[in-house]
Amino acid sequence: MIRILLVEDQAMMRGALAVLLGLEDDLEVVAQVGTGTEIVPTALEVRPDVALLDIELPGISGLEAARELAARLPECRVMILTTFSRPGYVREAMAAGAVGFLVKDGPVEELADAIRRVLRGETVLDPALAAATLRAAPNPLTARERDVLAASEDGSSIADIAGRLFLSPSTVRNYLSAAIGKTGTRNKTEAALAARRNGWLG
Amino acid sequence: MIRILLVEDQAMMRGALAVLLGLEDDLEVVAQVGTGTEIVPTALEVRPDVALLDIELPGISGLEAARELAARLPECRVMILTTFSRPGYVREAMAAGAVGFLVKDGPVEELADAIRRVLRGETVLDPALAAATLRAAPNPLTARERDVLAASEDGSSIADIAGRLFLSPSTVRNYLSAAIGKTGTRNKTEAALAARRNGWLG
DNA sequence: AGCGGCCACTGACAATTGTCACCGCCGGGT
DNA sequence: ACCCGGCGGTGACAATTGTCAGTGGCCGCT
Repeated sequence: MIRILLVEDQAMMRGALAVLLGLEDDLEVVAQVGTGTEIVPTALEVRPDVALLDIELPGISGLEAARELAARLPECRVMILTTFSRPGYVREAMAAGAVGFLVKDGPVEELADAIRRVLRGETVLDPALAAATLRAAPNPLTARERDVLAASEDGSSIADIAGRLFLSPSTVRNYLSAAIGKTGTRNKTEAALAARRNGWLG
Repeated sequence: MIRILLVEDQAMMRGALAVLLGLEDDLEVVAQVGTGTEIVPTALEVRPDVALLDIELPGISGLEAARELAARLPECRVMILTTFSRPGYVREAMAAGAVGFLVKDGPVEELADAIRRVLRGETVLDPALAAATLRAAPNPLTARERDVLAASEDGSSIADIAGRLFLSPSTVRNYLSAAIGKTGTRNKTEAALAARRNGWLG
């Protein structure tokens, strides 16, 4: 019996997947949670064979949780199940020690089988996705540039961002200018969107 | 046997829901599609009792499809199943003649039951959501203001937007200024985000 | 010890954006 | 016939944003 921890923030998706996986007679969903913060505590308690993690979650992200699980519960395989096949996500997932990366617009039928393959020691990663990730440029942004872009995602003015990050407005403008250059965009809004699309903002 | 047309763009979600609904012995998913454009043709062909529609879809939106279904296949009940409980969405769904509005972060268990209730002639709509929708201001934006905001969502400059909509840049700035005023925001990025959040951009 | 990269900041400048007042045109009510 | 509201536009102005050049401090590498 393969013991699964299911992590997904959308309750209906989570419930549907749990029912679905429960129908397989070698699989068992031993816990399901909807936030990032619950992942590690729950995993330490129920000691699942596999953790199936969404990335974009309330609390900490699935990628951070994956890193922590690798350190604190190394016998638990980590698989990522996400809406977005952003190059940065794939890269980070692999770096965090995940052994599977599935995209939610693939067929459901693949899911149970992917879990079994991971338990047999295989790594599950769509070859086309792997190739696209390798082809894409790795994250060229510095930590500060990421901070500033993330803070500008809600349309804040430079003055707001500076206030929130305790930086001078001029400094913020310089980071934004650098980010605009690196992303090949024309203003901070486009830069933030591009960085988000590439999975460069965590 | 209740015959269901299932519309949802995320394949894994669609597949999982189909399996789940198929487990109920009075429900039958007679067709499933993943784009807005397929909805009406498929419905006319399979003549379902209920169409369960996502809103944000490739092609036309679920709300547009709902309007068309009401006109061309009035015996088919329309239910909306969406991620976002945006006031504008609820309003438009009801105006389009939908008899159910479900949010994807509710429990799966409710889904099958909601379908049965709709078939018995009930309207399914969370009272708290209904209240919140009535409390929220109705869409104050004119058609042009919506166009301009939608065109600015990708961070385009005013000149770009003007080119795309065949308007003078000054006109675009005037519409944006009006939209910024009506949304109570400080610049076009915030205005576009606010309008999107309220479900004012379709 | 010297070099390069990132961080934090300043000041100057140009370009873009946001506001306002004002123009005419049209279509719907009353 | 009149008014109102939406549409499309102009020009002027202020504020914000983006670019560039330059200052230092700090850290890691060779």
